[in-house]
Amino acid sequence: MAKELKDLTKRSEDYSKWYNELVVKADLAEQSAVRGCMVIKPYGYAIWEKMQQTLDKMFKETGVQNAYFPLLIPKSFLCREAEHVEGFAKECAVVTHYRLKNDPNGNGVVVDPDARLEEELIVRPTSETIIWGTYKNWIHSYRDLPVLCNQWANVMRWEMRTRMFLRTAEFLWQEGHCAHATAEESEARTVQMINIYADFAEKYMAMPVIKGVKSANERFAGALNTYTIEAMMQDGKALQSGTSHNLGQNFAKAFDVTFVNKDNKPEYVWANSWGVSTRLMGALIMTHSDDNGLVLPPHLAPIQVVIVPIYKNSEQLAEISAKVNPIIDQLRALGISVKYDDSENKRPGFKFADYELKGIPVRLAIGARDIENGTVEVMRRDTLEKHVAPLEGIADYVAKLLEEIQDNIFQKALKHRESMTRTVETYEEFKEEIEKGGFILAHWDGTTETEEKVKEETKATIRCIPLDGDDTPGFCMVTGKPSARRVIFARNY
RNA sequence: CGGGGCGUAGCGCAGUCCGGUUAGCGCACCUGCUUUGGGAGCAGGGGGUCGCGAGUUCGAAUCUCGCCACCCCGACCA
Repeated sequence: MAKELKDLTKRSEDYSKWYNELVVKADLAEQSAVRGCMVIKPYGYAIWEKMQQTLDKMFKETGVQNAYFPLLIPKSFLCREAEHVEGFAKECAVVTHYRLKNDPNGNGVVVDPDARLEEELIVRPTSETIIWGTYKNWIHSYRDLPVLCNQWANVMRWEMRTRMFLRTAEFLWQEGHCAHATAEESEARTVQMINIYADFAEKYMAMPVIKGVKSANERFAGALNTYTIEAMMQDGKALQSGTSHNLGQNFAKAFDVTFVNKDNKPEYVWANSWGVSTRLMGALIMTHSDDNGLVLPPHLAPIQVVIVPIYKNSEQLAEISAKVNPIIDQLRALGISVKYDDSENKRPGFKFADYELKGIPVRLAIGARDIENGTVEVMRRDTLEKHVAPLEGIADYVAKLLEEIQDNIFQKALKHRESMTRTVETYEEFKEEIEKGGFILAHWDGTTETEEKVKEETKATIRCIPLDGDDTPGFCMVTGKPSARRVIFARNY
């Protein structure tokens, strides 16, 4: 394949174009013929599966179980919780008919006007309503609590403008929905889940995140409180990467979900919900990738090591393969996923470039020269550094190198975030700094009006009120009123 | 829904202003030979209702009208 076709737009030139090209060229996904929807290709899906498996295990360790609820939600369900409708009812796909018929004019099929549904069904934008409608039947006594369910599903939000992985009309996610007997227990669960998301982001995705609370303005529709993890992309924009909502008793009241406590008194249950989506794929891509393509953290790479033989004829290939096969076994014994690419229809140079584009963390190249010297060429994707290592003990060496890469890309992303995070005192200073991108730490008086004003004038929003870090009080940069602590402002995806 | 673009081979484009042989280029694809330690070279080959519909004309990718689609910038959002 010609170089110019594979070459990506430089990140610094047009970040948006670079991102789109990367998603397509790294074989992760492509635009579908269906408006606003995306086809996730096998390689992209393999990464998503790794994420799923890891998260699923983390959830189950806390007692959560998987379940599945319907795709279609009766319209009346969505209206039960007032704020929830306000937040979600607008951009939904609606099922109005249940039958097609042959077009009398011979133009294929048309919707049968006689098959109109009495009550329209909504393609779920999120499942709180259908789930709480169901939980009503599951919960009667304090002995039935807690209910800890998660579902892996697709949801649909009819977004005006879409971007692959970051905002698509249909997306894949997990949504956990828990019911508890007390406010304290529910709050603890809400916090526990945001901590799991933060751990996952940092330890597996190698993506540093800031844990915090959303302002009233940015809060989930129908929640008392929303916890979030916020990451910074390479262009300095923020990406909300996971949320956990304390729903209080709002949904229990809307769907009349009560239980009888030990004193035989009825009480509404306490709810929370939490989710992450295929948006994490976008976050992964934008956090680590470079001008040569994707950079995958070893902990999530479907293929961690690729081995490329360099040979002139089949005898040489046989000789190389004989050396390589035991190494593959050793690597697999260490739990490392390996691909040996001895395909003959592509040349080594092509393979090198292609696996770099796909973000494979480590590449081993082995040719006649190495066979003679008992060596192998090792290339690490994060730094693109190449060096020659002895074949002896290569499996342990690679295992160590993978951990080093995992750590290195995390540190690199952390340094980037820190270098793009500034503290400002005045609104004038803020307006100037926000133009340069990144996170701005500033004092805020806690009112929606101030937040709206800042958003309108600068396009920046409060990403979160951080849980950790500097919590010294001060005075709002806009109004001068007292501020409990600095919050993070940024422009976001 | 507002503002701006674009539609010609699988992908990226030229040609359109100023109508005129058989619609062209790069990449990809197919065949053959030589290559193979960083995206191979040469030779040959296949592939098109020029977004759709109507009109003007001897003649339309090109001009006119209508429709459709997609992209970018806003509003909406994970």
